[in-house]
Formats: sequence, C-alpha cells, structure tokens
Amino acid sequence: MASPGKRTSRSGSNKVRIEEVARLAGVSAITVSRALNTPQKVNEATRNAVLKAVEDTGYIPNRLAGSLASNRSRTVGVIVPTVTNSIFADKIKGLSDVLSEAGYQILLGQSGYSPEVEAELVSALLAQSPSGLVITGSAHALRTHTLLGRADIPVVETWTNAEAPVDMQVGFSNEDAAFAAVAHLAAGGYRSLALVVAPMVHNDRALGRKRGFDRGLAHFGLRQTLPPIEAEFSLRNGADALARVIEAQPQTDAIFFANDVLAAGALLECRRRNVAVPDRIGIIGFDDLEIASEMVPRLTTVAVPRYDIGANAARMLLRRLAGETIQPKLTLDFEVVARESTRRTCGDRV
Amino acid sequence: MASPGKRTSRSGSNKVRIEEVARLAGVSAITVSRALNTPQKVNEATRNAVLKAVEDTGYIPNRLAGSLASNRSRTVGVIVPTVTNSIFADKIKGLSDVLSEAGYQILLGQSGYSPEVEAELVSALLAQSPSGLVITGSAHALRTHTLLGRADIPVVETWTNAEAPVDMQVGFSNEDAAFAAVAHLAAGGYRSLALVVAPMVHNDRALGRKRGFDRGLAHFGLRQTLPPIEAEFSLRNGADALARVIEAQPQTDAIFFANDVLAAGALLECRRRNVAVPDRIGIIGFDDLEIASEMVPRLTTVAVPRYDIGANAARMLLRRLAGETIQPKLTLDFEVVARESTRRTCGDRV
DNA sequence: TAACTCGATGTTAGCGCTACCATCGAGTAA
DNA sequence: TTACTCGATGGTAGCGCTAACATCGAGTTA
Repeated sequence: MASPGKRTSRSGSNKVRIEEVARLAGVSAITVSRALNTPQKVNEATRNAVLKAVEDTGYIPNRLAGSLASNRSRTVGVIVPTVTNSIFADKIKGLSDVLSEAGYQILLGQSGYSPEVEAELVSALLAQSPSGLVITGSAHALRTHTLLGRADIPVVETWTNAEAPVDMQVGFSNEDAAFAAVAHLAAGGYRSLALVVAPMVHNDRALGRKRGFDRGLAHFGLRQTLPPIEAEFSLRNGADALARVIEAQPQTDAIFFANDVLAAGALLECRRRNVAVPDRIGIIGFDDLEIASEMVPRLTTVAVPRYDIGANAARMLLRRLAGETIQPKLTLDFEVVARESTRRTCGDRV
Repeated sequence: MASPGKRTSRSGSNKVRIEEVARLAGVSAITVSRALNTPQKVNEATRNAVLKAVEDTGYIPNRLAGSLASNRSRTVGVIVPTVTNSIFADKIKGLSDVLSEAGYQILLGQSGYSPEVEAELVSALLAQSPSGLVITGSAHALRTHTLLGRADIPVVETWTNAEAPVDMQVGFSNEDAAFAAVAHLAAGGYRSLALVVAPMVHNDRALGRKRGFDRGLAHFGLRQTLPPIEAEFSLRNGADALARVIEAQPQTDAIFFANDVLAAGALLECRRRNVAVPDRIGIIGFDDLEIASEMVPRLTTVAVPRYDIGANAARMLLRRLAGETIQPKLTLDFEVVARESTRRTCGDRV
C-alpha cells in the first residue's frame, strides 16, 4: 500500500490540499485559489461551489506555500522590549486589532531592551518573509540598520519621533512631553526637582524624556537636586527612588517619574512614610495608565497614545502595502493630565 | 536587460538565495542547508567555508521555503485572551524566553475572551503550519475542537487543569486555589463573604474560582452576602465592586477578588471611604502581581505561577517535538500569601 | 461576418528550500 | 585483494501554492 517509488507525500499529515477542493468543486486549483484570495475575479456560482467544497473538506490553505509562491506572507513582525510593560502590551493590542481585521498575523519578538537581541530578532523575523516590520524606538544596532536596509519591506519605528526614521515612524516627542511635565511642575510653584527615569542606555524614549526634563529646568530656571536616578519600571523601584531622593536631598519639592508605575510606587511609599503629596512633595508620572487615575491621591501624569501608536503603525503599514504613498512620519499628541499629586495654579494648561 | 521569457525571478527583491551561498562556498545547496540546520553532518572545514559565505553574502535563509519543504516551521501559535492582562503577558514572556532560545518564533493571536474569535484564530494560525499551539483555558468552541483534532500538531492548554485536555496541559487548579483563599479568610475569623470575579461565561478560570469559593463556603460554614459580582479586571471595577458590596450588604466582612487588580482597586476605594482593612473588611486578591505586595495595606493574595505556565508550556512543546514521550498534564503549585489586608490567626498555613 | 474586447477559467512553471536516495572515497575486516 | 561500512556530499524531485500567460466563448462593433 505504501508508495514504492519517490516520496509521494512527505508530510505524514492528513491535511486537505487545494487540489482536492478543486476536484470536489469541479474546477482547477487556480480557481480555488482565486475564489479564496480574489473572489471578485471568480463567477459567483463558481465561487459558491468552491466555498462549499472548502466547507465540506475542512480545507485550510497552506499559507507557507501561498506566501512562497506569491512573495506576500500577510505576516507582520513586531518587536517590543517586553510585553510585560503594559505600554507595549497596549501597542500590541492596537496593532493586533487593526492587522487581524486585515487578515494579517503577528510574529512577536521581545528584545529585552538589548540592541543586540533586537538585531537577532530582526534577522530571525526577516527569515519568515514578513510583509512588514514594526519595531520600537530609533536606537538600533548597526547590524539592524544593515538588515533593514537590505530587506525590501516597510518598517515602522514606534514610540519615537526621530529626525530621520529608517522608513516610517509613529510616535510623539518624548522630549516635548517631558518638557510639558516640567512646565506643569513649574506652574505649580515647584522649584527643586528630581528625575527618575528608565535606564537610558539604548533607550531613546528615556533619553528624550531626560532631555525634555533638562530643557524644562533651564527654561523655567529650576534646579535639579540630584543626578537622574535610573530605574526599571516597577512599584518597588519607584518607592526606592522616592526614599533615596527624600533622604539624600530633602529639599527636593517635586519628582518627575518618567513612568506611572514608578510614580505610583513612590506615592505608596509617601503614604508609608507619611510624606504629604502634593504639599511636601509633588509627584508627576508618565503614560497615564489606569493606576494614575485611581491612586490616592490621584496621580498627575502625561497621557500618551499607547494604543493609537500601535493602531496607526498598523494602518500605515497596510496603506503602504496597498501601494498608497503616505506621509512616513506620524507625530501623535500627548497631554498633561493635572490631578492631585501636584499643586495646580490657575490657567495650568500645556 | 529584463528577462525576456518566463518569469526568471518573480520576487523583485534582491535577496540572497541558498544557491548563491553554495557557489561561493564551492559546495552544493544541500550542503549549505545541512551546514546551517544539521551542522554535525558536515565536515568542519566545509562548514566553516559555508558559514563564511553566509557571512559574506548576508544570506538569510527563507524559512517559508524551508518550512514548506521540511514540513517543520519552527513557529508556535500562541492565543491569549488579551496581552493587556499582565498575567498573560507574563505567560508570553515565559513562552518567548524558552522558545526563542530554541530558535522558534511566536505567532500571536488575541481572542478577547471570545470562543468564536479563538476558533478563527486557531484556523488562521493553523494555516501558517505552526509546529505547535499554546492556547488559554479549556473552554473552546466546537469548531476549535474539530480543528485541533484534525491538525496533527501538539497543543498545550494553559491556566487550567481540566480532566481531559485536548492534548497537553499546564496550569493549576483554580478551584483549589480559590478554596485555599476562602480557607484563609475562614481562619482569619471572617464569616460573611462576597465574591468578585471575572465574567464567567466562556472563562473556565473564573468559573473554577467560583466553584472553589462555593466549596469553601460550604466546607467552612460561611455565608455569602450577595451573588457573585462579575467584573472585568480593572482598578475602577474593583473600586465599584467594593462600593456595591458595602452599600448593599454592609454586614459583609471579607471579599474575595479573583484578581489582584480588582482587589487593589477595592483597597484604594477603602482608603477613599475610610473603610478599615482588614478590621472592618478583609480583602484577598488573586495572582500575586507586584501591586499586591506594594499596596498600603499590603494585599493578601494567591500566588500563581504566571511565568512558569508559559515556560513549562514551551518546554513541554519542545520535548514533544523532539519525540520524547511526556506526561501530558502538568499541575503547578499556588500559594496563599498572607499579608495585611486580611486578619491572620496563628498557624495560618494553607 | 470578421475582428475585437473582455470576463472566466485553465495550463505550466516555478517560489527557495530540503527529503530521499545515490555516489564516492577512505578506512576496516576477512 | 575483495567486500563491506561509513562519513561526506550531491542530484533530483517535490512541498502546496500562485504569477504569468494562454485559451475560450459570449458579447460588441463596424
């Protein structure tokens, strides 16, 4: 019973192939392909016959073969530092919602904030012939630039608004947003500030926020009480940073946390230490996560378009793949959301 | 200059193909393939020559073609309800860490807790011929079961410990964990409980926790003051649920929130309302997210192996793909972490 | 009626890689 | 020496699908 000669079927699987569907529908394989991929090119009656055959056989097209033949994979590579940071989870949600609507799948990679790992991931994802790539930030290893330059696919950088993107870009100015945060603190009468920010090496978002902070200090004539504290996002790290600031530089009257999780951790530490917020010390965060609006006191923060970065990156990619010529740089808005963790003065608009 | 006859190259891309690497290395294509995929089958000198040629040309293997030819894609489909729930982000991190180490890519799908969307995703992911599938829970649409049954690949169900898994399973007993939570409350002297849980329709984790809660009530002779409140995870929903409970049934002396985010929201609401925790009301959460240990008061909760579920699911999949026969059901441990949001009595071990 | 258009469908030849089998030469056993 | 094994390498034929071109018949124009 086994085939005697060459391999007639290498796959041990019992998968239905397009040929079988074609036979059942009484058409050729290419017509089945067209009925599924470009239905408008197939007569309605034929199409229905094909769809019925697909239904009856339980046919699932082999996209690997289709992609290989057509040179279009309907797959998008997505690289984030980590999914466990909810700002990136929100971005992925935005990407996923738009892409799956259009029939695209997401290939996910996590770089752990390492440019070397990112380069490896780019290489690994390119091997899958994705239709496009969505990456985070604009600071990449040289090898990444080489790879992206050689790969002939659309690339969207997110969470950044660099001068010269690799290809396309969706984000906002981290620097301007941080500046706005400082402006808000200045308007509240705070004068002696501290900065707590994510580790800045290889992280252009964090770096931009520091630059905006520095620009704000200079512009409003404020002073910085101690060098920036670099801490990965976690409540504990925020609490520790708060402790370090008020112990080392008790005259500090406000702290800018470049992340709401850090800021929330600090607020909780203030509670434990009975430090009055916003009077003894003002706290401003960044991202406008849900925790900001629910903390006691409620946390002033900078709202950024976390979900929309993803959704717009996806739309940009799809338009480009559809052959539209598009504006390659999209700069979205941010907004300072004044709440109870900072003093307000009238007319505090940014 | 353009090729006159048939398409000589359909892809407009300038990608390097295996043939070119082979020529440069002075070997055949198949030897290049072997040098990259099964290096031990190639003489060391030859291997080095190939690797040098790969380096020089910047060759990136076309995995689509490779997968099609070999019927192994080194891709794993992962379906979660949403990445924005950090418990699933942690699971994905665990999966990703183990799988990328082994050279596998993740194809990600989000079902939004809908069995119908999940079925669509299973179908879409199967079309990519993944080496395996990791899905969430054990409550699936009929179509999903049909698809998984027909697909001849390993499947891991996670976050559950159903009697009869589709194939493999990594999780813990949500019911036992919830029972343990109630046991802890009972030991603290709480007698009139309320339950706040994720919407239970199509969510076997939530359902299991409710069952464990009910079993705990019966076993310890406690009463439930109002029907379970179903709420999606968010701080606000937790706060609202707390408000609803103490307004509708003020005699309630403890609440079991089947999720730390809900519980944390409730703790914050208690603060706003000056409700004393744990004396006026005890609060216990679930998941042991970082927020639990940082809240004021610190939140008693049930620690569950969020990351390990993903890591173990990945390892299971890899072992199975390597041909090992493995125990298909892995039940991990949970632990009640007693903190300040519930009263303790001595010997409170679960 | 001839010439042409156009929608619908089919035939053929790959996409880039790897499974299968063949080959070949060196080492080993008799 | 002959026969055999065995590691290393290569030739060939697909994997399942779709691009490109061909075909064919009905409708349309002059």
